[in-house]
Amino acid sequence: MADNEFPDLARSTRDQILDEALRCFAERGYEGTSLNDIAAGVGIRRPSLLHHFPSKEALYGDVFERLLSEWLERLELAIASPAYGWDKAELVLRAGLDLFADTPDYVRIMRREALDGGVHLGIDLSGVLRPLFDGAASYLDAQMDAGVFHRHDSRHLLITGYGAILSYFSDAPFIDGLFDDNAMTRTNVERHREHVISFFKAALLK
Amino acid sequence: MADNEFPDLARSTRDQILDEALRCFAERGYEGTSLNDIAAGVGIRRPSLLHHFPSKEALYGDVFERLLSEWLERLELAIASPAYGWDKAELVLRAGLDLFADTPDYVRIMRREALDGGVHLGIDLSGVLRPLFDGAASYLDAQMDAGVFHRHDSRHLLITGYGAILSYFSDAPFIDGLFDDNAMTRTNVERHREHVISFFKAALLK
DNA sequence: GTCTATACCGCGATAGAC
DNA sequence: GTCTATCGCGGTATAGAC
Repeated sequence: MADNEFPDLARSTRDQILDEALRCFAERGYEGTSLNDIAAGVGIRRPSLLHHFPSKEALYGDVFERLLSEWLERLELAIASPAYGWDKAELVLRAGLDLFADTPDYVRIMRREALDGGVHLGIDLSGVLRPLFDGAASYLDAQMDAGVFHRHDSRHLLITGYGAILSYFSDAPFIDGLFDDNAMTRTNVERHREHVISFFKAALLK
Repeated sequence: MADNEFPDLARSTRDQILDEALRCFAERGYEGTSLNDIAAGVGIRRPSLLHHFPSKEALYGDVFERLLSEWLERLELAIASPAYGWDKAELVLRAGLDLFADTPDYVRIMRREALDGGVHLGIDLSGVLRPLFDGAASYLDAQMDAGVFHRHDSRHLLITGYGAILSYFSDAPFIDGLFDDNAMTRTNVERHREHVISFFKAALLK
């Protein structure tokens, strides 16, 4: 079906393919998505799709590249802010939660990639994120040394936080069933955001 | 390669298939695993595998059934214990952490299923786990009402905890890269367990 | 840039010999 | 219970017309 009365002149075919590929890869994973699925979503044939991207792997790589650059840009903006102590942690936490709420498809692809150990990518995902990870650990250590935060193992704390925050968005279909409600409604997402922040505040702030 | 000098007489071919299927599905997902992969791991041909299981879907279902029954058995054992307040929460937390550490392949399959929304299963995964979820939420609410625990949204708290605990095991390959160390060594798993417990204690216990 | 047509492969599943 | 052989399908990718 055409999702628009007019041919979508605003967005290039290439961008439409990237959008649809993101949706499909997030929904059904790399192996579970066929180029037919993506092409059909855009309204073209499979060979036409392969005119824009040399292969499925290359398309996936480009989707992931867009994801990473958008995430890094938004996160680094929050990290660069001149705040201290808990205020800074909350600011970064909020930035991450809002970022993930805005880009749930990115979250699901990232989760799938973490599960698979990054085999579909030429890039080293852990390596890209490691500077952020080490920087955050140093910040937490400094705050604990200064007596602002309770003492925790900073690296395991970051993993705990990462898992806690991502899971709500990556496992939304599953959580729908547990809640007997749509986890991704605006209200539920906001409630979860405030819960996570108050929970971490309770655990961290002295 | 044969992993045993003698033909494995102790375990039936059927059980060997279930073991290998668990490994493969956890490692590469449902779509990413072919019956050839599983058969080769056991040392038989694909048609021989299909003599024991009528289809790939049925095999996957049996793998998942074994998973669920083992998890429910071990968790209900911990839940049934006569403990109160934080002691009980810690006991269940420890049971879950040990359970997941013992069965990392189960964790990865469960995570994949949560991501996919359970499309590969005939069963309603959320429905099966919901009694446990609701029971745990009631317990937390009661403890908060009694003033034992700090006030949090019990259901969002459970989701946060579930995400925090599962992620360490499901995303182990990714965490390896962040830690620059094997996340699943005995030492690191124990360290994570103690971290999670002390973290939740700090956030919950008044 | 998009199409039709096609090559080629690996998949799940079945039939039938041993 | 395991095998070889084969089927039908859908996958990625390519060639060439328009």
